[in-house]
Amino acid sequence: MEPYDAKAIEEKWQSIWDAEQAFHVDNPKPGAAPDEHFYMLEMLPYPSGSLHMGHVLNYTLGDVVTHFRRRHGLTVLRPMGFDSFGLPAENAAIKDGGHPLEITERNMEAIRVQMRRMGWAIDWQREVSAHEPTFYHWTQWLFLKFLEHGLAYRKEAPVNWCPNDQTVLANEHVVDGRCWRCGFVVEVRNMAQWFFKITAYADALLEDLATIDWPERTKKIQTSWIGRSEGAEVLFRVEELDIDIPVFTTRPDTLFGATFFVVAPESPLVGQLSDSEEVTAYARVAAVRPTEEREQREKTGIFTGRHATNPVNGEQIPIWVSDYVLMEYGTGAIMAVPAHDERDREFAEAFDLPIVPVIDEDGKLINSGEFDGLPYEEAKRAIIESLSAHGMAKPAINYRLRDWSFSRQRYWGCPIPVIYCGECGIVPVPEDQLPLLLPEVDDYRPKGQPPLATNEEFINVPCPKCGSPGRREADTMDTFVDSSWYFLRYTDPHNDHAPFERSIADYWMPIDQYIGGIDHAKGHLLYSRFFVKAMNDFGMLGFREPFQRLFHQGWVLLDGKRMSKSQGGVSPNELIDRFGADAIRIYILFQGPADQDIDWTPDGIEATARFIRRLWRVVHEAAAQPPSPAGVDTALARKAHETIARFSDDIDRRFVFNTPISAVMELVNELSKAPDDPAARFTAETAVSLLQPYTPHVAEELWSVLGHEERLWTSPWPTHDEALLQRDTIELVLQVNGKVRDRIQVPAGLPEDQLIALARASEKVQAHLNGAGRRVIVVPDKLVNIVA
RNA sequence: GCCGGGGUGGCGGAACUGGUCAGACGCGCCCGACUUAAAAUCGGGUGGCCCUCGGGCCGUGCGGGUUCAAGUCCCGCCCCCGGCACCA
Repeated sequence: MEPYDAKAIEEKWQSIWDAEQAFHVDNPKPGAAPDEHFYMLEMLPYPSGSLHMGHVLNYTLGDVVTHFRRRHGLTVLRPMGFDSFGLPAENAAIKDGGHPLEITERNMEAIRVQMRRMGWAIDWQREVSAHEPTFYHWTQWLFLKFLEHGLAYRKEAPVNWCPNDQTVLANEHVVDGRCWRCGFVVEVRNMAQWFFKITAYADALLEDLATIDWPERTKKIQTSWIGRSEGAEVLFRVEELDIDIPVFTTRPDTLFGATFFVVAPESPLVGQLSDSEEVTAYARVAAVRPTEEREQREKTGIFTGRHATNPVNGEQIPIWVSDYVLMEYGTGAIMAVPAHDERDREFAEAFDLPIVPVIDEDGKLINSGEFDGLPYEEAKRAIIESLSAHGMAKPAINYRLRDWSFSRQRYWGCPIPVIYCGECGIVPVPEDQLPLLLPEVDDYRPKGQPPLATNEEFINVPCPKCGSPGRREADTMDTFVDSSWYFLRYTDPHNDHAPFERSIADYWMPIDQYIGGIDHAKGHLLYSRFFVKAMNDFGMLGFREPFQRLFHQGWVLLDGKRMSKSQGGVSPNELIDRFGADAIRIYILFQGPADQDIDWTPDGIEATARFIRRLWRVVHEAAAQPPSPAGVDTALARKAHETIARFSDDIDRRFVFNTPISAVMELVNELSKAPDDPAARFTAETAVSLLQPYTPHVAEELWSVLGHEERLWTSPWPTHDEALLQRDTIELVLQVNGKVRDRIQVPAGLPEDQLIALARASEKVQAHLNGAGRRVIVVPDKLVNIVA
């Protein structure tokens, strides 16, 4: 027996896989009968450095599923690519010199090498990268489709500005008021920006969650991010100015308790309502106050001198301006019900405004005229109905979700293909002029204007429509635009006349299993759903959801912190050198359930390396044994069949990846205790075959040691013999008063009365049983419980 | 504050539909074999307390409950993680 040499074995099989293009799959030939197929995808890496252990977990998981499904006879599409536009490469270029392109491609090459060394079964013929013109050509083309359908638009709006990265951020990427990338406090600025109209799909995005197999917590995150609330829009009339101000409320049942009215300081209403210097001054100061301060400080506000009419009772209620009312939500004006809203109460107490309760402890209306006595849920409907008869209210729905601002004032991204013309306005770059290539610039540093704006040749172009001098858009796209459709490009990656052929995308999609971090719950995973729905509406796709099943791997923690780069001693490359890829693969899945965080331990990887050496030795010993006869029926053979059943069920039905390894470890332990069992050889084959998705290199090597000529990675998955799992004797547990007192071996399938007789015959049972026993519980083939 | 997930040996975790003395598998630790020695490897032990060595009692965050039987179901509470949060 040769000693186990991970390096030699792994390099050997990796070369064979490369040479044989082992994991490439073709698209279906036109007219061919569709075979059973499976689209396995993990979120693509961002090439900011090399891979870390978090990636190793993500892609090893996907790899196990890929092999498992392949060996069940499915054609598995498992591509890979790079999310290669974006800030980190650009910032690295600014900091250390060099071009973002060079840095990106260098990182990509390092990652490709790592992925090959990990032995992942990837179809490299389908590789796509966001920064390649052959890809962003179609990102631009898609943008134009969205523009054409009114789902992309430009407008001036308050947006999140990161003063460090010098760019606008989407709401989804402001975390606790800070930039998700650099952690700087985000400012609000009024700027003209590009938006995708994701709000048009708010209801579809909510409803279709019911059609996909996703973790509940992820659905919950998206649901609360979309934040649908049902209520009413109610008009409050200001007689003196002859205007009606709409407010949104979820509690129209409390209208009789609306004792004052409040307008957000940013609202254009402020100017209409008052020209007093104090009011204007308050509004000006309050509007620019940082959000954090607005939330924490005591309620502030100022009376405008105006009154609004409460439509339910005609009462004149004072109109105030206060920064506790948000411009972004609803209409930027509210009716205040201090008796039933905590914030309104605080304000009323601070400014000594009347508080009128309108709902009693039983949830019935009081002080509400004709509606008194109605349960509040009924009152909601009744009051809206009554008001809408006079055109003063209508049912309304509000969302927390805002449109996705996707223009970035940075260099390393996909250029937005439009030209501004003094005559024609926003003019799309004609399709036949795509791709609009990202030009060179002298300086990537953002200096108040996007870097592309400094390239005169790029910027100054004639209008494609009228020919008069125009200016090109200098912003680039958020990288989340690229990742909102990359999974579609994989299906038809070399198409040069369309982003993809619809029939091909429809064949592979939706993705059968998607794996990635939960940190993308309300960003990438929401944007992609929006893109697919929109493209379905454009007639480009025949489905409405991109990711049928979703799984989130846990984080790999080092000293309690998420691994985000390859730290010394924990870099996948160093670990491959020391232990081999197979040991790392098994380690990362053995530590615990794959959706739980795992703490990096050096002991753990030593242990899995030890297991592989043990497997090596035990399988070599078994290879010296004669072949096991067909249908061999020994305790060891049964254990092997049991292991096949457990292992397969764990991955297939339960989607757990740690317990299958335990099961094979148990089997190998048994085998090493019975090296000359007639089933020894069969058991070794079973163990190797089951482990193949986890440890493809050593499994392949041992498969040939066991005398097999055929490739294990293309061999059918082992099946267990159900008959062998049926035991003819079982261990019967005997309980007295619910406590186990004895365990006896009995033939399987005995009738209840015989089981009871056997139980009563047990000395140990008798010792604990004083008297006959009032009641006996029998679970056939499992236990007898005698209750005294 | 609201919503979601979770608390099991020294550690990571297992126990899937209430039913095989809860703790599989692995780490760590202890004992032994091999060795001049160590490493590696192999074998055995390892929840706590008590023991006449037969076994007994206790034990899955805390307190109650349902049941012949609860880590698993119900009620109340504590703690940890995540999402949302002046959203009207």
